[in-house]
Amino acid sequence: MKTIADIAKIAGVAKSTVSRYLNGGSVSEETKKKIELVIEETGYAPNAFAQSLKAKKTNIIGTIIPRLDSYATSRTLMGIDERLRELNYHMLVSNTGQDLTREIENIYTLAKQKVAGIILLATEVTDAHLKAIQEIDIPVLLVGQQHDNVYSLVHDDETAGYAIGKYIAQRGHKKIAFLGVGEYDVAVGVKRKKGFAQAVSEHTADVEARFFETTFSMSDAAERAGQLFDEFSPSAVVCATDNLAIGAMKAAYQKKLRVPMDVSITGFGGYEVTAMMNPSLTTVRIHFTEAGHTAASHIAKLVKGEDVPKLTYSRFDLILRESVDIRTNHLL
Amino acid sequence: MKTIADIAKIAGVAKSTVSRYLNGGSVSEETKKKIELVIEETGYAPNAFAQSLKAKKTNIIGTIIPRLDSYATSRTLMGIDERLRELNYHMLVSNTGQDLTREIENIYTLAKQKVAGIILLATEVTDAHLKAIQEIDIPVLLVGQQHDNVYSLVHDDETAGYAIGKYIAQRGHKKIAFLGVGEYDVAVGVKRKKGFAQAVSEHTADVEARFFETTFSMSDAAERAGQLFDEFSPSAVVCATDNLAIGAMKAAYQKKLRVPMDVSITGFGGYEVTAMMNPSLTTVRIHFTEAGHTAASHIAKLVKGEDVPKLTYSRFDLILRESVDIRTNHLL
DNA sequence: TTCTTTATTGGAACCGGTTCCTTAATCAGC
DNA sequence: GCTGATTAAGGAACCGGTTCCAATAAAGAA
Repeated sequence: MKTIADIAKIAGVAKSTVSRYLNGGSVSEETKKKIELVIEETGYAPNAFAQSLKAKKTNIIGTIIPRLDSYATSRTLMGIDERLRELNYHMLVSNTGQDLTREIENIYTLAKQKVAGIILLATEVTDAHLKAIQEIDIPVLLVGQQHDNVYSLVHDDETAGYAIGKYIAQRGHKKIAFLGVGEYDVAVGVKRKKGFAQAVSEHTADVEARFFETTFSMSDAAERAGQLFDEFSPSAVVCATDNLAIGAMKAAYQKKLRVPMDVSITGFGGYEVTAMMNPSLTTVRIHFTEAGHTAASHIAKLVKGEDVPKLTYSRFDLILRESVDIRTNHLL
Repeated sequence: MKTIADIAKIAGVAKSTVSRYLNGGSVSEETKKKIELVIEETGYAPNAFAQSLKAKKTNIIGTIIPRLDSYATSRTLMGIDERLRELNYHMLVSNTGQDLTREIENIYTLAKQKVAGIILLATEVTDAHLKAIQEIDIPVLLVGQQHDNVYSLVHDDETAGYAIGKYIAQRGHKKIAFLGVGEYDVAVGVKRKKGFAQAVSEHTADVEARFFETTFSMSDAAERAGQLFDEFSPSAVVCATDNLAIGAMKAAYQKKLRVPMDVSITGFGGYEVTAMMNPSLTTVRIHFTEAGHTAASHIAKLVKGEDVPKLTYSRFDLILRESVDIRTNHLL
């Protein structure tokens, strides 16, 4: 592979002149022609590392994600990647396998790699996170979680949870199960539940809400939902993710419960597959790709030293489909 | 941020000694202690670029993928990332949005970034690909596609297609529809179809197979499947991906066709959600994560100059579930 | 015609590491 | 006590770019 020195020698000029040519300094038309020709012929491409060494930064944005096999993550990454490409950055992905220690480790490793900025799709923000973020001298953007000391982009899970809770309560459901995940994931495990709880609590009258917990896995959700139908026999099950809802629908099917006649089910996320379910699933659509775009734009600005809002909310909307039925009192 | 020179000065030794300490050269116990202390205090971490500049390579493996919102891709990436981490590499992801030009571009860009190796999840291998792969002087591993001149890891789509075709034919189906995608994706669009076609052709007797085409999108698949039911009214629909099968099931539901009593449906991929469908979907499971592991191991070996088989097949197996029924002649 | 000014260009230093070479010091063997 | 081997450490060169500074030449001003 050719270096800038080779090009310079072949073109009969100095390294600095070639560098100037490449970076738009003052070079005569004549020399420009010569250098252009040589570069054309040799297919020369500057070594990005040598450049970064001097510039002390790269055009790589690191993203740290808890898992790759998640609709939310891959959609968000798509958005990030798309926008980043437009802005002439590359995306380096670090998967942590939902391991908190590795999340911290990765922050330091990315810093060592001298990435220009870091987008952190965290599940939780601990003191160790804050310490790491402070120590490395690199802009960090939090996506999906929020902390006052860090630039954050959140999905407003609480309001969304409230919206779906309100919707279900307004349809006359009195016995509502909430199928969620552990509180280690603040956005999904805490915020969504909290918003939902708030909504149903406003219908104090005679609504009974019960909270159940499972993992992010569909099959675990199916199993838990199966038990839940026996224990509680709710008229509606509000699930904290679409995958859980898919599991719940499976369980209902196995218990010979008809959706939505016997039990209404809702999801959370807006995965494409929810439209294909039978019946199609009422859910909250979160605009992950759009959020990814925003995240990329924000981190790019931060890298350039420009300012962005400390906290940004992404959009969501309710998608009303077939899996929810109206319940009037006399039917109960 | 401190440099090695700072550390050396503080510890009262030469840069080279610190470097030797870090890389396990001969350093006296006494100096080791001194340097260790200083590094501890300052939180010094070597600049990865300066290291790469000298070493002329990085510990980053670039992966080029057509799309992120695909089960196959994200599973494969998971596998790659997991194994790569064990081997002390990082994964740089470049998404091409199914744009062939960008696939080529990305090969060059990654080369400029001096990644140690490239894993290419291509949809097709053109001359431009081969040219790019040759020009950059970096090991490349093809995943999901195969070419004689490039190290390849393939999913043996043809054999798998044959297996599912055989299975359906043996269950007595006589009118079989194959719902596939365009031939621009060689593995999915060509190989799977070819294997299937071979299998049914061996049941020359009275099997009628018809081939239909759609995109990778579930909703497009649902629409196409809807038409197909009207045009052809098959007793079985073999789909080239699980997403297409999900679309087909939706279409069947809308047409009031019962699965599998009226029509059998099969998928391809083994996505988790197929187990949750009602009825659950018979499909071919491809071991994407495992393939990712293998891909990572192979590229690491290639980077180190070790040899690996030019062509490796990943495993697959048939998962027999509820969506396929036996057809005996008198029922038709 | 001579002095400035301006446009190009070359040379050298630097970014932060690694590595080769040399020297100094310690130690064993005779 | 002297010689050769071995270990520890420093110094300098190098990786492949960028950038600052000085030098030269050409052009414009006086």
